[in-house]
Amino acid sequence: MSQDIPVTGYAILGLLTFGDELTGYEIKRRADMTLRFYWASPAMSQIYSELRRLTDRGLLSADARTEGGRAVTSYAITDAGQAALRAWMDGTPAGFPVLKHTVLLRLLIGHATEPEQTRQMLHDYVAELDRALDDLSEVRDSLRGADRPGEAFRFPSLVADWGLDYFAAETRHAQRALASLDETGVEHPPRPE
Amino acid sequence: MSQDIPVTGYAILGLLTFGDELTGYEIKRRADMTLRFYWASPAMSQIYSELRRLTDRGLLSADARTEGGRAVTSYAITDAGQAALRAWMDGTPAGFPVLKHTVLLRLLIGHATEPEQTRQMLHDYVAELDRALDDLSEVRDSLRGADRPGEAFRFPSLVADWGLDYFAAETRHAQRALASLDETGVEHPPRPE
DNA sequence: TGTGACTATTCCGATTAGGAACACTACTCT
DNA sequence: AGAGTAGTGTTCCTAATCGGAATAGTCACA
Repeated sequence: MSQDIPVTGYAILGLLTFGDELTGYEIKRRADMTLRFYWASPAMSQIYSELRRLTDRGLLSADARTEGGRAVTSYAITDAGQAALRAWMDGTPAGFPVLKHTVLLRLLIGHATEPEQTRQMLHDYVAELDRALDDLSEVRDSLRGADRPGEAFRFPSLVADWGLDYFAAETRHAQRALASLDETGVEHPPRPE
Repeated sequence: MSQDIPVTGYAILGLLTFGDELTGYEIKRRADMTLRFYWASPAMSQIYSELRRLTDRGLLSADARTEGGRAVTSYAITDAGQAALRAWMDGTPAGFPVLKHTVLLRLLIGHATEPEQTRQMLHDYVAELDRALDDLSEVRDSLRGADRPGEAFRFPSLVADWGLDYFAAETRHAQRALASLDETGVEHPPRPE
């Protein structure tokens, strides 16, 4: 039956299972809020083309109207959409996460540059992790109050907690790599903290 | 000067900084060996088209010959290639890793299916992590003997150790999520181990 | 009245994914 | 010897995805 839908399509269906109906723009915002940390937030162009496909297949219903003089379309998941999502969740092996870890790529070929460059890069990464941790903490806090079993944000909270652990772990890994680089007496200037 | 090269291009240049010259096929194999765990191993088609571009720009030298009746081309990095790689490493901010974590995506919308499905998925993930850990351990072991400062596999070893920590951490995160799912008395059948 | 910030959608080119297809080599099993 | 199968090496194709520019209207604020 229904030809394959890319995972991004299911991600969009998933974002529409929280009981509201959204425009493409709002979906993008919700994706940036929640998905961004562990799923490359899809480009606008992709969201809109995916919305068209999902609507064509009857998995979404489109509510096109005019609001203050301009055309606006918002989308809601249909019963068929719920069923398709469910079928995907239950019937597809989860598959291993795909990672594009520029930092590790560059660490791998660290011999192609000066040690100090590599150290700098790792420090930068730790700083970015710190920022991500802050951002995600905010998201996590915004879910409090409805994060108990059966409540609306139960699963998003589990994911946010996972993400917080994840970033904390990455920080440790980066620091361990830094320590390995240091411990061996490879010369490097003192770093003012 | 040189228009932008995609990161995959630099990854290929990087794989050729270990002092040998390789065919496209061998590069793919090396990528599968090393990059695979933290950088989506590029498709064959991509490797070959990237090799062509890098050669056109003078960053690789191509050695086209006939070997046992069939055409074979192997590639080596040029001085210009070394310089371009170095410039990229030193001049480009590393950027945050991009993750496409299907497991987390599905956990996020766990309310769209039965709790038991979600548990099953997490168990599957833990099993896959176990396998990845085994594979990577093998790679790590194969680097021993030349993994000290200044030696050839110094940086690959750092990366492999990072990867091992990474998978171990993921296992903990998954298990923590499983525990959260369980602790709350959501009904589920006993799981035979 | 203009300037910038936000909402909303469309369009475009390049990169990437994920193979299949093709062809030749080398080994094993019968 | 012949068949089958695994491995090496390259090319080609389609769809998915990225990333941002272009367009366009609304709203707030000075």
